Amino acid sequence: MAKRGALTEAPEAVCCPSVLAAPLDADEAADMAKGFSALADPARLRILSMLAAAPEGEVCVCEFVAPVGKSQPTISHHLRILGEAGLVHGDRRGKWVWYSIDRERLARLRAALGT
Amino acid sequence: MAKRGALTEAPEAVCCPSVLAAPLDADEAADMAKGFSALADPARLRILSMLAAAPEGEVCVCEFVAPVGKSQPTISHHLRILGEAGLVHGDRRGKWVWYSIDRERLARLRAALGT
DNA sequence: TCGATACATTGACGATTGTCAATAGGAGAT
DNA sequence: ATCTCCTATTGACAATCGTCAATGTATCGA
Repeated sequence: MAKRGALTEAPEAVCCPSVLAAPLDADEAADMAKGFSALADPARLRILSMLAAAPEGEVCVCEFVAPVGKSQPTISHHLRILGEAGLVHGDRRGKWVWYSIDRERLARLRAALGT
Repeated sequence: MAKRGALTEAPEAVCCPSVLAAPLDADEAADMAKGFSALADPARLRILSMLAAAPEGEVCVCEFVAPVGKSQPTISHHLRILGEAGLVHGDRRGKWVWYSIDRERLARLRAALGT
C-alpha cells in the first residue's frame, strides 16, 4: 500500500452522520444509501418537486399521472417508495389521497451532504 | 381529478435546478437522478467519506479495499461511477492512482435538495 | 528484459428495479 | 345493493446493478 497520513477519526456531532465528517461505518452508509436511493429516480424527483411547488403543499395521486407521464400503478409505486423513505406522507380524504412532502426529512438528507 | 389551486410555475434562478423550486421537467429530473444514483450505494458513500476525511484529501485505490470490504475490481468499479458523476477525480502518480473528492460537485447536489 | 505491483476491464452471475396490465380494495353517489 | 371513481396490490417482464474471478494494462525495480 502507498503511504500517506492515516485517516482521521470522528471529532463529530451527535446527530445525523455526514459524508463529509468521519468515515462512515457499514450501517450508517447503508441507511444513508437507502435515503439517496429514493431520490435516484426521475419520476420520484418530479413528484417531490411537484409537491414542493404545490400552493397548499398537497397533491393528490391522480394529478401526478399526466405530468410525470407514468401509469397510475407506477405513480403509486413511487409514492410508496418515497413514503417508506419518509420523504412524503399520504392522507386519505374521501376518494382521494393527498400527498405532502416532509421537508425535515429532506433537510436531513441534504445535511448528510454537507453542513 | 380532485380540484385544488393550480401548480405554480418557476420564478426561478439561472442555475442549478432544485427539487424545492419549480416542478422539474424530464431532463432536469433525469440529470439530477443520475447524480443521486451515484450516492445510492453504501460502498460509494464510504469511499466518499474516506476521501473527505483524508488529511491530504487523497486516498489511493488500495487503501479502500480493506476498509470498505469489497474486492479491488469492485472498488475500481465504484470509483468509475463516482468519477462519471463528477464526484471524484483520480490522479495517476507512478504505480498509484490517488483519488480526491470534488466538494463543489457535492455541494451542487446538496443544493438541489434545498438552499 | 523480466518480475512484481497497482489499477482497470471483461464476462458472468444473481439480485434489484422500473414499468405496465390486470385485479383488488375503499369510498361516495344513486 | 350497485355502480363509478380513485388508489393500492399483484404478477410478469426486461433492464440495470453490485459483485467477483480472471485477465489485461501500465509502472517501477532489479
